[in-house]
Amino acid sequence: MPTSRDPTRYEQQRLEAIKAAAAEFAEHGFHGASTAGIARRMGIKQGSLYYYFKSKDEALFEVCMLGIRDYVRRMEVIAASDQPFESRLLATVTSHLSSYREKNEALKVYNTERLYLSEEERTDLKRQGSRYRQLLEGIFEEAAEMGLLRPSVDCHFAALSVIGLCNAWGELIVRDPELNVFDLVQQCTDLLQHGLCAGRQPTQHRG
Amino acid sequence: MPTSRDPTRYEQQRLEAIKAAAAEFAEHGFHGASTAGIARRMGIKQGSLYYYFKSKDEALFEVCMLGIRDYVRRMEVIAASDQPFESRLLATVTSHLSSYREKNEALKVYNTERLYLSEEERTDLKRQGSRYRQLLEGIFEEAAEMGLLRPSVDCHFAALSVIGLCNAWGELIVRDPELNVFDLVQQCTDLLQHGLCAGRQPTQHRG
Amino acid sequence: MPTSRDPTRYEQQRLEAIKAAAAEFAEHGFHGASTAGIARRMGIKQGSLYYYFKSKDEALFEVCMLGIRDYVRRMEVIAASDQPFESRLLATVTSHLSSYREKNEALKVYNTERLYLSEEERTDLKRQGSRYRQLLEGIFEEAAEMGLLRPSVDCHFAALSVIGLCNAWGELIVRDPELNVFDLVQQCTDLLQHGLCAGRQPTQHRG
Amino acid sequence: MPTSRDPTRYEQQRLEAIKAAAAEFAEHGFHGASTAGIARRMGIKQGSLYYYFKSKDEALFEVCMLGIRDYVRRMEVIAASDQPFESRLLATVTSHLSSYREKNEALKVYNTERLYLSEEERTDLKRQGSRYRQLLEGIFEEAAEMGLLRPSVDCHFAALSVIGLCNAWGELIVRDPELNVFDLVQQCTDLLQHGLCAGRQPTQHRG
DNA sequence: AATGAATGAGAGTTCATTCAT
DNA sequence: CATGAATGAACTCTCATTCAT
Repeated sequence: MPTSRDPTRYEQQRLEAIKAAAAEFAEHGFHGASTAGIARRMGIKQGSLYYYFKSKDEALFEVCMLGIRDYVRRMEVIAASDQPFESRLLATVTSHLSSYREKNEALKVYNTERLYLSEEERTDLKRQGSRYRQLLEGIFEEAAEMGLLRPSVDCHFAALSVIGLCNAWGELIVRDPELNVFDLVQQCTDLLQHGLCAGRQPTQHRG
Repeated sequence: MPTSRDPTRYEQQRLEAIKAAAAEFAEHGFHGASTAGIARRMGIKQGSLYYYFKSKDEALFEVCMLGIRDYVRRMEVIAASDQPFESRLLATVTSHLSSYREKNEALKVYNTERLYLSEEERTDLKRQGSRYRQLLEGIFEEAAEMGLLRPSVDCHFAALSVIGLCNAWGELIVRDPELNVFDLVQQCTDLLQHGLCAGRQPTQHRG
Repeated sequence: MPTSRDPTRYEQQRLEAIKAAAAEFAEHGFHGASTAGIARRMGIKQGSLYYYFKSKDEALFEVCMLGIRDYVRRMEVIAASDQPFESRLLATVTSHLSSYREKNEALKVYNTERLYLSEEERTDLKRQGSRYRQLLEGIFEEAAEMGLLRPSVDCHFAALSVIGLCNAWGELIVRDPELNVFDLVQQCTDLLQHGLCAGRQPTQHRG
Repeated sequence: MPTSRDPTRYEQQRLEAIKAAAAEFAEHGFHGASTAGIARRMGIKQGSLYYYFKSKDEALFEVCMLGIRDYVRRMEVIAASDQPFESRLLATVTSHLSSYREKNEALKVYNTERLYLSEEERTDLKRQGSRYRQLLEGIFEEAAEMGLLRPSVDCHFAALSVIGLCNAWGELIVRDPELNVFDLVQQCTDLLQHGLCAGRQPTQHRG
């Protein structure tokens, strides 16, 4: 039983175009990428791309949208769930890192190329990005209230750090298809929760 | 009466050119940047740039070099010192983050644009980047042998995570001149050492 | 059950297409106009236009034809009539100027865009245009023989001037829908007959 | 003794470019013309054009400016002079028609292609065009007050008719290099002053 | 009778690069 | 040292046209 509305052929092809653009932008950067390259990946001629995009800029915008759409949606689900904090952190990291594997390179493109969009397109996206960070920040604030975080931890800093760490690993995931995302999720979550050092004294002078 | 054996002025101007290129590349990306823009920042004309660079590619290479040269050198110093582990971690983070403030965006350019260099130029740089990572990894390995790290921590993962986290914050530092780097250093180091969560490390079975 | 021998509907639609093309060409010029624009005016899709035209060039040709066909035909009637000279001049101007209102810009397109047609298409049209001028010239020659024109008047010059003046006003008529064509006809005819100046014609040495 | 400031080489070449553009636009219309064609006329390569123009649009604007600049200036002189009316009319027609010979095709381009300019560029030009018409209208009003015009003549209509008639002949002058402009000036002026018909009765019913 | 999809040629434009001066 | 002038290749984008359905 298919979903309520089958995508038209046009919609299907347009999605292909967006994915091809994502790959091309990820490889060469927005300005270094050529519409010819995108078309080649799709197996159509360059001019035909413009049947699906009004401009290269629009292509970038659509790629960025593809990159964060479900990404934000998943965070909504995680934030709304009543799981314990540590599960939600794990879920967040899992969602974030596995997005890099699943979404072609759209998320990477969102991260590195969105600043080349026009003002208005960017604000449209920024709303989504901010929402993600706020949801994550909210999770930390809840945890802080429950005394689950170390007192020195700032929630804003924490959220940005989680995002930053995941994006850094995401870049590596995209570049290296051998990387085991599952292991990485464990390690990142572990790092975020407990840090690298043994013991518990924050500023321990030795010798 | 200037003579050919006074390279100072040329070297000075060349450094200006590299910094101008760094700024231009940081703002528009390598492919989005124009040699005209670089020249404008220097107050010279487009064609005159070629007195300092053989090509735009070379400019990128020099920017990247500027970006990591002292950056690696400082890590050499840190690694060679006999300070305790935690001081060295602090020194590493300090060096990394403050580089983003001091180096005119060159480090950012190194991170995001170096992949557009030719194969050989890249290997030249990669040596330096790898060296940095190895030194850092070495520090972690020493610490691990001394039992300073939690046993679940993988040193390779740790080194890449430190670099990734610092780069992520570095991007923010470059974009937002108001950010207090000193505070950030404290917070990052704290996070890396002890993580976000309070209390009972669950996987602490030592000896 | 429609049969191939009922061309009416097709002919109707084709006429619509020609008028749409006329409007598009008048607004953007031949080269600036797009087949998409023509189709949009008709409410059909771009590709469907080719059911009515073999090419954009053919469309231009048809528009030009529409523009001058009855225009010439009316002049034939005027020239053949036995009205006095001044009535014929009035009729000519009336026909010319009101064509601009009635013919959906086709006459304007004929005037300004016909030079973009191929050699052979143009000669086809030129016959009609020349015929118009010759008929008008003939009217003047008749009048000259009857001593109705000032002796200094050259009939070829007169015909071209009438056409030129009417075309100039025609452009304004097309652009400004408020212009009162009836008044304009009076004024133009008056100008052509008696000029602008009062009194004693200086070169009036007759007989 | 050269004028106070010799044009630089750049200014010279830019003027050449404008003239080449005028010729190209006159022949193919703005949209039908190609920058390659303009460059070819100048003997430079297509891309080099952009050293002199920011865009094809700017080229059109400059051509139009060239077309009317002195054209308006000359009318200022004529309007300011204290010659009798008939001399000024003659001067106007002379200036107008000879402009078509002298100015390459810039004036023709101004007439037929200016509507493809952007809104703001057009208003800039419109000021000049309106000024021309107003000056001419002023000449007619003066003449009317002195009783030199037939009472039925409307000065606004008269000015537009003079302009329209001259433009119509201008087109022919541009297209046909054999046309004798001097003769034409006489004929046009004569027509405008006294009309085509002998006698002086405006609405004379015969028979 | 009409359309969706694609094409390919050509357009305007940008830009790294060169070089005589 | 530096520039003005030019180049040519690449790029994005447009559009008349075709054709299976």
